[in-house]
Amino acid sequence: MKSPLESAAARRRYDALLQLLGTADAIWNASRVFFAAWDLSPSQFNVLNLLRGVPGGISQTELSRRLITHRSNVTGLADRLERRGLVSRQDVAGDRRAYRVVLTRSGAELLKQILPEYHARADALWRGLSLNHVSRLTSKLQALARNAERIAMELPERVK
Amino acid sequence: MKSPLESAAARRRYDALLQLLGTADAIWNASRVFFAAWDLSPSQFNVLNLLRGVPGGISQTELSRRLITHRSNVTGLADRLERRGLVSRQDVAGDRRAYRVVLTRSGAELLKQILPEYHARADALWRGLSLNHVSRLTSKLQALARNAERIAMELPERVK
DNA sequence: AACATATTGTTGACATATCAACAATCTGTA
DNA sequence: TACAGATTGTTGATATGTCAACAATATGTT
Repeated sequence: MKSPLESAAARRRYDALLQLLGTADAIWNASRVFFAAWDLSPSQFNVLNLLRGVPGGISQTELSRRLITHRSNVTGLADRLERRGLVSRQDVAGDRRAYRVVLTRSGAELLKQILPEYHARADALWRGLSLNHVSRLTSKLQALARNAERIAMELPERVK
Repeated sequence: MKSPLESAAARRRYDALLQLLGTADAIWNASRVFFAAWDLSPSQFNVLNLLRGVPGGISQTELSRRLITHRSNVTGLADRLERRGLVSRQDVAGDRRAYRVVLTRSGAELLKQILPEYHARADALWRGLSLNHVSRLTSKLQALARNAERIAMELPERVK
């Protein structure tokens, strides 16, 4: 049985966990509202933003790695962006399996409209927090992410 | 045009934003792996956990408020949990529109199996961080969530 | 060359999420 | 009572995400 003090600490940590998930959710939702002005989802914006300034484009597998999502997910994402003419798929010289997803001129222009606004909002998010605050927050978040990944890796040993 | 120093600060803040979203994602994914051992999704667990110790149950609209999701989402969530016998829907005396979603005995027993393990993992997440760290993290996250909500509220004024 | 193995992108099944629209029902007020 | 307006849960369309399985293609080894 835990001492009262220990369970109070556990409760504080649990509240912090919920706050972390809730904050990320609030930010993601705010970005969804923001990008809706251009009929984009946050994920679609992320794709366009990754392709910015990469004339040769990026393969779908590499995109899935950077977006931390499954390859199969990128298929539909690229499909919808291609249908709107914001990206195109180009064949890869030495590999007939792969495409490179490339930003079209139209996609680049859309990005150019969005980015200044986007960066202004991303900056406004930090109102009231100093750069030192930001640094300390980042390093704690890194520690948490490491812990989470370690815990996830440990799990398969006990599953069922 | 921004000074180099200002843009370096902006970059630090942007990195912190990506780290925040990435950390939340890592935690969510770890929890997905964890709950998969019981064939539950994180959202399904959240429903069960909200219902724990509430004999009268909770209406779907109230559930959607606490889960911060749309009402229509709760329909399917409750459907699937009901199909597995983990929750049941009970009529509300004075209101023929509403149900109350209630944890069944079977659902309560499942929760009882999961919770100790879950809390142990949730606690392990904070390894390396003191309680003071946790507190400071929480208050920064609260400030960020407030900013995000403010920004989201401001947006409709400029959409399109 | 031949063969095992790995990789690429796609598909299908499903869960989760959004939103708009709907019928049924409740509530407050004229 | 009657009726306007709000609320409840559901449905359908769509996007995003997971996973497993697949054909096509590369790659490395014998």
